[in-house]
Amino acid sequence: MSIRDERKQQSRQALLDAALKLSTSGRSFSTISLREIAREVGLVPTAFYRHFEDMDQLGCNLVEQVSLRLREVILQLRQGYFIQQNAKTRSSIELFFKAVDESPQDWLFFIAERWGGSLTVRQEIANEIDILIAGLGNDLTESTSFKHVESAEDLMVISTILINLSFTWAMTWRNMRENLNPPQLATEQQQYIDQVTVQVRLLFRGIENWQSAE
Amino acid sequence: MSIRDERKQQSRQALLDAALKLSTSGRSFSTISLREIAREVGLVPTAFYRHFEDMDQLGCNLVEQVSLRLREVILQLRQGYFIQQNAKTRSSIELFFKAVDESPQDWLFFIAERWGGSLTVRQEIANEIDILIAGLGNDLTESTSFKHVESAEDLMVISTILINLSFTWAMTWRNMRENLNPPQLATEQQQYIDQVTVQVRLLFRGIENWQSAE
DNA sequence: AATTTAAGTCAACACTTGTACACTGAGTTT
DNA sequence: AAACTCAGTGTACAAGTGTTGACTTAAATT
Repeated sequence: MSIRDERKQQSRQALLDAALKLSTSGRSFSTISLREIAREVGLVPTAFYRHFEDMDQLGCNLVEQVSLRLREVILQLRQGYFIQQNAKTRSSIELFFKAVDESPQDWLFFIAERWGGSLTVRQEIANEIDILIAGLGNDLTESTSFKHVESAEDLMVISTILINLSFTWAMTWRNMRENLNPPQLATEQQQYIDQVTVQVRLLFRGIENWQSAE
Repeated sequence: MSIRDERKQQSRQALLDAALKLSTSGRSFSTISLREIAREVGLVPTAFYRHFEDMDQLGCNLVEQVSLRLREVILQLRQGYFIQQNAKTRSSIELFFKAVDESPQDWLFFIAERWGGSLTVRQEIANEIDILIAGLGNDLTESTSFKHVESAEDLMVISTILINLSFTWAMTWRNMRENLNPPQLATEQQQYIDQVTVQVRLLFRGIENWQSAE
């Protein structure tokens, strides 16, 4: 890549990063302005247009990038879970929250903008969620634990539940950090992990006793 | 109530209605302006301050009002479900979506702003959701179907799952209406009702085979 | 070495925004 | 009937917004 292209790429990435940062610091993507982003990066507002047509396009590209990272993280979580023979629900959930804490902006942005202000961003996220669900659903069909479930559709249903609930978990998890002070935080977090563990166990108890097409 | 108080109340309500309308027509609450709301109502911008300190306070009052209506609707749904002896999952879900279609703005606003831009609004909604969960949880403890579940906490967990999932259902349901044209819509809706029915049945299958404190 | 390309700059525009302040006039109280 | 209240009006301002067009200047191409 030429010098010029490389620098352009850097600026572009800086804009995306700034947009992600600003739209996860208490406000939402649709409330931040083109000028704010440029300011954050140290560019003049009009330079924005050298990289994106408008904020909406920036938003879509951002979703794309964030999605890619989330997909990677979720893939690792899935593999971590299905590889170990004695799959332990609780430790997997702990890993999940650890992943959320490692790149909270990705999760916050993705989940908040799912029902957020920009239509195109919403659609982009909806597509990505379908892919996430399909991916997890595929894992489930290949897992030995669910061989008794004949219908692949029924496993997709579980996948749908898990993915959707996981978004609520992630958001609730992050909100705890915002509203509580350190001493309380740790114990509340443990309690929440317990609670989510029960949620998942209950769900799996449902599948164990499931018979398709009832 | 005096004539003046009555008129003031009308204007106030008009502002709240306008805010709800504007913040559920493709944009979010934090992107609409004080002036827009006043314009929609037919008032001069400065008249806004006769009723609310700022947009944030308007938002909180709006959450309060919307919550009250949602609570009422959900209460009816709960009663409808637990009253009939042969509780039918599918018809209850149909009733749920009917409720969503009858006052979509309430649902859209409540769910979208759950992770939306305004901190105070978010907190207000979080409180309200706790109440909704507690309410449904209470119903579950009183229902004969779940007498075998000893721990009340475990029933709260189910309630948490149901309430959280219901928000996803409502949003997905409304999005279908936005993205599909009538011929497709009806069949897709039926499919989605089927899918949600499976989700709920799976969940209940989990509770049936549940034993607390395992 | 001369020419072209294009990321970033600069100044300027037409708007919209929240809010302050003084004012009006119908409804209320005295 | 006089005095008061206060929802709604009108004007005004400083600040922020998206977008325009013409410019510089380093890198790439010829």
